[in-house]
Amino acid sequence: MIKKTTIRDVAREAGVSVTLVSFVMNAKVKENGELDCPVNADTAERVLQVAKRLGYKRNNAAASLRSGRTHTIAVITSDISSPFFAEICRHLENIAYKAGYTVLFASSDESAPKLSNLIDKMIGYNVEGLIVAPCAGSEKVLHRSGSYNIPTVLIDRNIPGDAFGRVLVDNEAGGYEATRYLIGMGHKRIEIIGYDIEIASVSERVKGYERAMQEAGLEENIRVNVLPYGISPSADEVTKVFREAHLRGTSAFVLPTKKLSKSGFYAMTKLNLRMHRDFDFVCYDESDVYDLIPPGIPHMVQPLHEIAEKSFNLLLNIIDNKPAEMNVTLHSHLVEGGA
Amino acid sequence: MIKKTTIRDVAREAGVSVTLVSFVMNAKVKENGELDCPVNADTAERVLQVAKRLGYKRNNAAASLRSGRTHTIAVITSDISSPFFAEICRHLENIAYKAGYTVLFASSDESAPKLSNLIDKMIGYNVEGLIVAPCAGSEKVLHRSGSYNIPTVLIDRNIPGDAFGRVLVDNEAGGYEATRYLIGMGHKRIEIIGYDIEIASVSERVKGYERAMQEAGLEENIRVNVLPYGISPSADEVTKVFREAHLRGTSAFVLPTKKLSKSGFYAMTKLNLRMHRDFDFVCYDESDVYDLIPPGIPHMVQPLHEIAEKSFNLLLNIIDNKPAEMNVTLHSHLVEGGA
DNA sequence: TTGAAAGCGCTACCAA
DNA sequence: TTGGTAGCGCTTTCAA
Repeated sequence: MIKKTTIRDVAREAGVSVTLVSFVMNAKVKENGELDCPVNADTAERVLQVAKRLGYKRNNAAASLRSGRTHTIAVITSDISSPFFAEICRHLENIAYKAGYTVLFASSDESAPKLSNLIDKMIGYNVEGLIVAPCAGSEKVLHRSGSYNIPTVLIDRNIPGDAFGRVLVDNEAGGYEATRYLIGMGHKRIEIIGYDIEIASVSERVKGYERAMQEAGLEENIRVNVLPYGISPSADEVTKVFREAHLRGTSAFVLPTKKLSKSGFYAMTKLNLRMHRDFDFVCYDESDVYDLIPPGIPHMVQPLHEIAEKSFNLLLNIIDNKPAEMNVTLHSHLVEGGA
Repeated sequence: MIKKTTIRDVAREAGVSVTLVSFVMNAKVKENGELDCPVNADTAERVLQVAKRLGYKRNNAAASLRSGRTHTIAVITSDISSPFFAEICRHLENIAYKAGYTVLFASSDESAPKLSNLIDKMIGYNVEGLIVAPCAGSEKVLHRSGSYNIPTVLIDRNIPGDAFGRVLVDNEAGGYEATRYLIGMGHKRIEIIGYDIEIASVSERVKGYERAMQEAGLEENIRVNVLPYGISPSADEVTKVFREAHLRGTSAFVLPTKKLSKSGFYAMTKLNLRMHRDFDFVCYDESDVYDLIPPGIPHMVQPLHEIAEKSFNLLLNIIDNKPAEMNVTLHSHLVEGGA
């Protein structure tokens, strides 16, 4: 690596002390355009010129070693490339950038030991806070990190304990709204698909479905089609469900995950069923598929932007010891249209 | 922030010098399970125990300040949340992790000034190298970064100059292969859709299409439907193209971007055309839509994993001053099936 | 408004 | 095999 320009180089070249250069380099620009530091305006200007000419860039390692601040946070999700988290990460990057923070991203791969490693690694980088989407079995890991006293905000999935801030989505309300929408269209025989293992978000959506059906006096029509989780491609399973549902006069489905939604579309093609004529859907999350059939398929989307914003703001408040509501609940909402 | 355990705490507690602790903490584990450092095994063990008990974690800022190494690289693409880059970033994260490197991700938003800022910021973080997907107008910015002498590898888009390594995909060959596939199915009247502005990847794919048509003696059937770029949703434009193409007896299309592919599907529905009966497609990139119609739609996928791997390895070689081929060309390949 | 100097935690160098 | 110590580049404190 080529030798970089240091603060001493600038100081020497400008004929001032390093202290002065440090003042100037860290000065904020006031609204009147002047620099907010106890330095003569001319001197400051000269320092700025020299710094620019020499291509000076502050060495963050040195600065943070001395000051104890890094203005850096870590965001750990299960998979940064999944559309859901990719979008959240992107927003976080933007928001943090504007607030003068840098974000370190990492993926836990749904592995608690890896999450543990990553947290240690991030602590080594002196991050000031953590935004984490917990993975299965990460309770102990996170409570340990809580004991490091590093400000932490949980997103997407919950873990009990008051060491964390939380920004979560009300899945029960989402399932309720999805079902209400279909009821509003006039459907009475509405079914939902669920899984045979406990996946909190899906179970809650199913509960919301059940509540909506009950409230509408349709409890007799409640039918939760339970599929085995993750063994085979769900497409064939869904096809089977649809075939039978069609025979028994069902007219609408809530498909409470993106995967089930995709499988639903596959099944429609396979069974030669037509959207709107044979079934109406409310799907989940975003997919290219939802735009395909005009005017688009109604689907529930999570407030990704809001998750990013609220979680970052909450984390910042915790870091700065400001009072803040530690438990934020957001709502997904129904999108009717397509492209 | 709570006071963290430092190397001195460990040294004091273990009754040894900081030097020794440093040795132990930086020792690699040999294949026989022993630590590769000039320290008595018992002493080393004791230090390890104390470090663990005290929850010691190396302060990377201090280490890198002193050693001049950070084992950190930066990856700057236009948008970390786009499926294409998200996938590449994910692979890079994995590969780098295994190699003991940390990756700083950032999105340039297709803005050259922002790219410039980000590079400066990354240099401030003492990254040892850069993997960059250049955006329009970033030539100057990158040549400047080249002048910082920071090892840089370009991906996805090219910029002339020998200060960079490159890992690029042969788009011409991709367009050629896509077209060959349709010709192999027996199609003779194959068209392609392009844009009225120069987008290197699309133009190259069109060239590959033309070459394939010529080689097959179908030059008379070459037809490039040029669409205005980015003004309106391309779906309607594509619908118009399809309607006319259908009338003039065209039987197949190469759709050289994901967006055009999606629009193609939309147009098919809109015009009540049936896949395989009316048109065959070769699409581009990945989409949920390609799996919808059994047995799936053939599409060209880019070697994302390979891009990540080659670019990281190349960057590492440049950093380590090892000889390496600076210009790597990869190939996209055709995927026939669906889910 | 300016500067000298201490020291953040670590690694590298040299000496024992 | 072990330890003492300089110093990486910066911010901070204190004094001028």
